[in-house]
Amino acid sequence: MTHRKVAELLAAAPTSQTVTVKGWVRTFRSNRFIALNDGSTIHNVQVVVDFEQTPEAVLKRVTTGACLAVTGKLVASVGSGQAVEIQAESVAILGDSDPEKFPLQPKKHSLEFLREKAHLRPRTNTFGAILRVRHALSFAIHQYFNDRGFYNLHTPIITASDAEGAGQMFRVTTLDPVNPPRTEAGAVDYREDFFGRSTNLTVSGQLEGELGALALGLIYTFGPTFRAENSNTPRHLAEFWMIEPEMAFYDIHDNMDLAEDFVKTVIRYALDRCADDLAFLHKRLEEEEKTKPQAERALPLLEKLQFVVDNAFERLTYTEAIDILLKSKPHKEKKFQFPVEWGIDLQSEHERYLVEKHFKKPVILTGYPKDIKAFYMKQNPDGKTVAAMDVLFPGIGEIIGGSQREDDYDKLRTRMAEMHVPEDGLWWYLETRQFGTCPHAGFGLGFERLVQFVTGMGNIRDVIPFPRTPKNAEF
RNA sequence: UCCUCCUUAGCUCAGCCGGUUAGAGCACAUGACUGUUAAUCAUGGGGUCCAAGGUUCAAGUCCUUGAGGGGGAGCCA
Repeated sequence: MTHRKVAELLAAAPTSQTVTVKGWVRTFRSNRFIALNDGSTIHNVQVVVDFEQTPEAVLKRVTTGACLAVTGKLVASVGSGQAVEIQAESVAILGDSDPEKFPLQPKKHSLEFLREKAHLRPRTNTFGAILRVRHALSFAIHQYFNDRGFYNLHTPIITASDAEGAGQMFRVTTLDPVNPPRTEAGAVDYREDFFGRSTNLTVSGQLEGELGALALGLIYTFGPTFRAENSNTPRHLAEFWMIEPEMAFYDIHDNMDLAEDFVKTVIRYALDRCADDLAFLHKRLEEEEKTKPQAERALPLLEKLQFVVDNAFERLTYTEAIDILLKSKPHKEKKFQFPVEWGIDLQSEHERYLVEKHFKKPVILTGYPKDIKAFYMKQNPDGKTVAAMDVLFPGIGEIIGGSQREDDYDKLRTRMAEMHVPEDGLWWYLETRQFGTCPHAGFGLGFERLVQFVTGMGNIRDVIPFPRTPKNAEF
């Protein structure tokens, strides 16, 4: 490679060395100043062209969105907006961009408009920043687990198991949808299907993750997950990425310790490595907040992230949380839409009250009633609750859900029967409780929710390159 | 899926109680200017007013239905 990255050039000393840079035009001012960006940083490098020495035919083709290769001297900038700039000696057009048709203008676009231009929106400052932060968080996650002796386990994406009941599933089939083979009773005959049975896209790698933990000790998965729910919210996707660590010999407290340290560590990594991008997102958000009344304004992004990194998460039991809610002002004044009593599944408004009003910091709730939680969670001695934990964050609600797993074979089978979970599809899961079972725990974290929190983006569709939501799979 | 708001130029929006040729800023084109920072100034082109149906002498404006989008809720990560 003979050309240099913009990020590299902006950090270099301007000693009039000749450099080549390649990138896309953001703006072209005064027929003289090109702001060029190559994605290596949020900042552009300024290319100064001598319009008397440069062929007019070339200058005409320097339009917003065009791709250029520029060679010139890296010098100290005369202007005040930047430290260095390139005095162009040659400008080559690698790719034209018809300015009448290129949809991105050098101005602020709405996020809704950019969602319709998902193929081009990475070329904007905002999405460039988001995608770089997304990468940094992804890398930090792998590094976190690798540093602590976890193995990355690749759990299947196509699965026959649907027992967890984590949501509606997408069917995977090679059968002819118009004329599928039928059984004698008239049902679709999945014995004729590719796998010889009915299969779906995974909703969670957890059950397979447990198999890994009971052999390798510490594992984590980081892969795509699919939910065919008709959810239309700024916090849900049909295709999203989930991180699911699973740890042998961990109890629920070890699990909480890990979850808290994990989230703080990856956020700290982003603060360190993505300072420029986060500063941009911080400023962007601040301007947006200015349009809101004072009372509704949230903590500025960088302060919010620093606060999470610096402070211990509040830990309390579900029962204690219900007590707080029962004594709360909105409950007494009947402001909650959903009534509060022991045994309910906490609603968004309840979680938000605890996190944003009462504690004003991330909260970890444990000891949920067994009837509102999954079959595989470890039953507590009280007979009423399970060793579940949810980490609740301001703004986005539940970011992590986890539990210590039920490791007692008989208790697990009894619970499955009570909750009408069929055993036949899960014989392999049950065998782990027959052959060398042990206490173990784990949690799941929605990657996009983490990216949402760190970037401050309000809509989850803006933190993944190509969002999959109901009625939307254009790109 | 439910509640609610929205859909007018390439983008962001205004358009009053239904009334005669539907506007602005930005973008784009042409020209001027040339150390700019979303450059500036002048001029210009650009409209299936989301779709279908209805009410009316007259509909961008009112009504019905549908589509798409935002926000809230449910489900959840």
